[in-house]
Amino acid sequence: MQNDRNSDCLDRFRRHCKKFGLKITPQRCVVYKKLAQSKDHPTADDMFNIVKKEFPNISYDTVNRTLLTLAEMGLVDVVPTKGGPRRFDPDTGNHHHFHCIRCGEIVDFYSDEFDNIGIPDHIQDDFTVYTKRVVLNGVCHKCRRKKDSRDRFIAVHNKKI
Amino acid sequence: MQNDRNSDCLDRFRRHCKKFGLKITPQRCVVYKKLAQSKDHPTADDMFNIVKKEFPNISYDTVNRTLLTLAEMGLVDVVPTKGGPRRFDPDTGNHHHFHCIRCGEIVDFYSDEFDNIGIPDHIQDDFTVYTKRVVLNGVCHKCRRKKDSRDRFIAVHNKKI
DNA sequence: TTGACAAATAAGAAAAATTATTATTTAATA
DNA sequence: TATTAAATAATAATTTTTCTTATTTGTCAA
Repeated sequence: MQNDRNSDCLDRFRRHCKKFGLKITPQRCVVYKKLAQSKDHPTADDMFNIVKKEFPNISYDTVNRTLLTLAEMGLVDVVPTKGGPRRFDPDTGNHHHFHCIRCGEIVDFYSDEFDNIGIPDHIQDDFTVYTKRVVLNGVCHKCRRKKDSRDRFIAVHNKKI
Repeated sequence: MQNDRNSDCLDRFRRHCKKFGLKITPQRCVVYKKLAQSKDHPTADDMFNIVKKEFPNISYDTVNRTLLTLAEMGLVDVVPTKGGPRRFDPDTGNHHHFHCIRCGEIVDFYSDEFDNIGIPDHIQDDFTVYTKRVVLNGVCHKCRRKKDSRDRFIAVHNKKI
C-alpha cells in the first residue's frame, strides 16, 4: 500500500523529469520522495536534515536546488512566508493555509466554498492565473491556550523582556 | 489635502503608539510616514533608502525594527513572499494579492466577492482569524508580453543559460 | 522645568539564508 | 561503451535578518 503510493509518486516524478528534459539522479529521487512523504511545510534546511539520513553525502546546495527545480516543474509548491525561510509544500492540490502569527506555523485546511470561488474577469484580463489560495492569519489553537506572558503581543522588537 | 491626509496618518500613528505604550520618536514618525505614502510593497532595504533621504543618520536596524513594530501594532501588514526579502504593505484594508511567478511582483487588487467569502465554522473552532486574503499565482501582463527566451520556464536552477 | 529612568537608537558584529563558482562526477544518448 | 551536457559537492560570496552594547532620547513625575 505504502509501497504503491511511493512508486506512484516516483513515477510521477520520473514522468515530469522526462517531460522537462531533466536527469533522474538518486539525489533528486530521494529529495522528492522525502518531501512527498512530508505532512507539513519543511524548509530547505529541514529537508537537508531529513534527506541526509538516507543519503549522507548529499550537499545542502543540491537539496535546495532540487527543491526549487521541483517547484518549477509544478511537482511541489513554494509557500510564501512573512520573512522566515522559504517553505515547500508537497501538496499541490486545492487547499488553503492558515498562518499563526505567534508561532509561525502554517496549517493546511480544505474548504469547498473556498475552492469554488471564481476569479474576477478584470483579473483574468491582466493576469494569467495558475493557482489560487486563501490565506488566513490569526492565532492557532496551541498558542491560544498558552496564555503567553506577553499576551499583549507588542513591542517584542524593542523592549527587552 | 495631501497635508490633511498626512496629519491624519500621523495622528493614527500617534494614537497607536500611546495605546501600546511606545515612544514617539522622529525615526518612527518618518518610517511610518514614508511607508504610508508608498504605493507598493517595499522591503526593509527599500524603506531604508527612502527614509535616508529625509533622515540621513538613521540606521538600517532602526528602520527594520520600526517596520516590524508597526506590523505588531497592526498599522501595516507583512506580505508573505516565496523566500525573497520580507515586504511591508501600508494598506491593511480588505484587498488581495496577485504574485507573478516570473518577476516576483506583488500586485494589489480588490474584489467584493473575495471580501465577502465567509470563514468556515470548522476553522473558527480551532483558530482565531484576524485577516483573510486571497492569493493568486500566475504571470503578470508585463511578463506575459516579454516572450522571454526561456518561455519554457524550467531548469533555471540547473542549466547554464 | 528639570531630573530620573526606561526605552530607543546607532554602529558594528554575528547569524541565518540564499546564491554563485568551479572542478569533478554522472546520467542519457547514440 | 564512449561522448557530452547536465548535475553534484565543496567552498566562497552575497544577501537578509538579528543580536550586542554603549549612547542618546522620550516620557513622566516631582
